Amino acid sequence: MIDQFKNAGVVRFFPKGSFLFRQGDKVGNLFFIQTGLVKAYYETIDGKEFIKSFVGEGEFIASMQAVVADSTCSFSVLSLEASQVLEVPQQALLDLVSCDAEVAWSVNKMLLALSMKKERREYELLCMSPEARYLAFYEREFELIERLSQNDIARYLGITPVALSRIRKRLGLQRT
Amino acid sequence: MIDQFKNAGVVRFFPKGSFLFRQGDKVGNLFFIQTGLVKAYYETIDGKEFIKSFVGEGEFIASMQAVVADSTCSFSVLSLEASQVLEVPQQALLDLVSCDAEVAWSVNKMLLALSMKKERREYELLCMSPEARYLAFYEREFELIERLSQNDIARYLGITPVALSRIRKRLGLQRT
DNA sequence: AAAATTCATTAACCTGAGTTAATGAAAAGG
DNA sequence: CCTTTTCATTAACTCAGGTTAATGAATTTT
Repeated sequence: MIDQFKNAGVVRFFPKGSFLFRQGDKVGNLFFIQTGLVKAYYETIDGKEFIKSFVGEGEFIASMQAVVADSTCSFSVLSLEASQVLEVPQQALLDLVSCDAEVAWSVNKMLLALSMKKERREYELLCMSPEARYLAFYEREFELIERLSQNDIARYLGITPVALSRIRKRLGLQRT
Repeated sequence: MIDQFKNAGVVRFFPKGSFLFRQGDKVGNLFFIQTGLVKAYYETIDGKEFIKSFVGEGEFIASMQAVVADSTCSFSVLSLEASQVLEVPQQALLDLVSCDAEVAWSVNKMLLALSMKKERREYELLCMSPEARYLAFYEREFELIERLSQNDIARYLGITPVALSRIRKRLGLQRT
C-alpha cells in the first residue's frame, strides 16, 4: 500500500524548526514521516501551546478536519528534527481511497489504529494525574523522551515546564 | 445502511441502571441507542469513576478494542434511562463490513465521525480548564445536561462533584 | 570570542481542585 | 407514612499545579 502513496506523493525535506503546516492553513495533505520527528500542537489565543502528539519515523500525520471536511487545520505541525517526509496531496489521497480497495482497507486500518491511540490519550488525560501521566509516558516512550526538551514533554502532558521539573524532582529522575 | 444492521441485530430493552456491558467483559457487539441514554465510563482500581461519554438517541457505542482486537472492554456502559437498544453481534458486524461495500463505507464514516469527536474531547481535556470545559459542555449539550446528575457531569468533566458545585456557584448557574 | 537566546531548575506566592465531613432536600423502599 | 438512601451544597483544610521571576548552563548568533 505504501507503494501507491509513494507514487502519488513527493518526498520533501523539512529542516529543524520548520512547519509542515500551520493552524488555520487549508492543507488536506497526508504526511508520512520517513526520518526525523515532528510535533503536532494547538496554540491558544493567549499564546499557550498544547502538544497533541509527537510523530516519528514510520508514522503519519494529517489534519482530519482538513482532509475530510475540507476545512482548515486546527493545529500546527513543526519539525523538531530535520525530517524527510513523504507528502501525499489531498486529491491523490481521496482518489486512491475511492478507487483502490487495497488502499481503502489500509486507510481503514490506519484510522482504527489512530482511534485506539486517541482512546489511550483520552484515558490518560481524563483518569490520570500529571505525575502518573509522566510516568506512563516515561515507561512507554523511553527512547523518544531523550529526543525531546522538558518544555515539549510538559506541553504534551498538559502541564507547565515548572510543574514537570517539580515532578521529576519528586520522583528522583532529574540529572539523567 | 441501518436496514442491514436492523436485520442482523436484536432489539433489547435495558431498564435504568442496567449494564449494556462491563469493563473486563468480552463483548464485541455494536449497540445503537434507539431511545434512552447511556454512559460509558472507566472505573479505576481505587474505585473512582471517569465518564468517557454519554450516548443518546440515534447514536451508537461499542468497545473498539473488543470489536477489532477481539480483546476485553476497557470501560463499562450503563443505562441512565430506560433504553431501547439495537444490538448487532460482533460476527454479524464483521461479516457485513467485509461483504457489503455500502456498510463498509458507512462504518468508515462512523469511524471518522468518532475520530473527530474524540479529537474535540482531547482538545478540551488538554487545553481547557475545568471551568471552561463545563461552559463548553453547557453550551453544546444544553438539553442533555437537564437529563444528567451533577455527579455524572462532574465525572465527565474529570473533576469531583464538589468542584463542579463550586464552579456552578462561581458562574451563578445554581438553582436552575 | 563575545553577546544573545534558549533551557532547566528553583523559590515564593497564589489559586483552584481534592478530601472529608456535615447538612438538608429529594427520591426510593418498605 | 416513615425510614433509608441518594444527591447537591457548603465548610475547612490540604496540596499540587500555575505564575512570575531569578539563576546558571548550554546553545546559537554575530
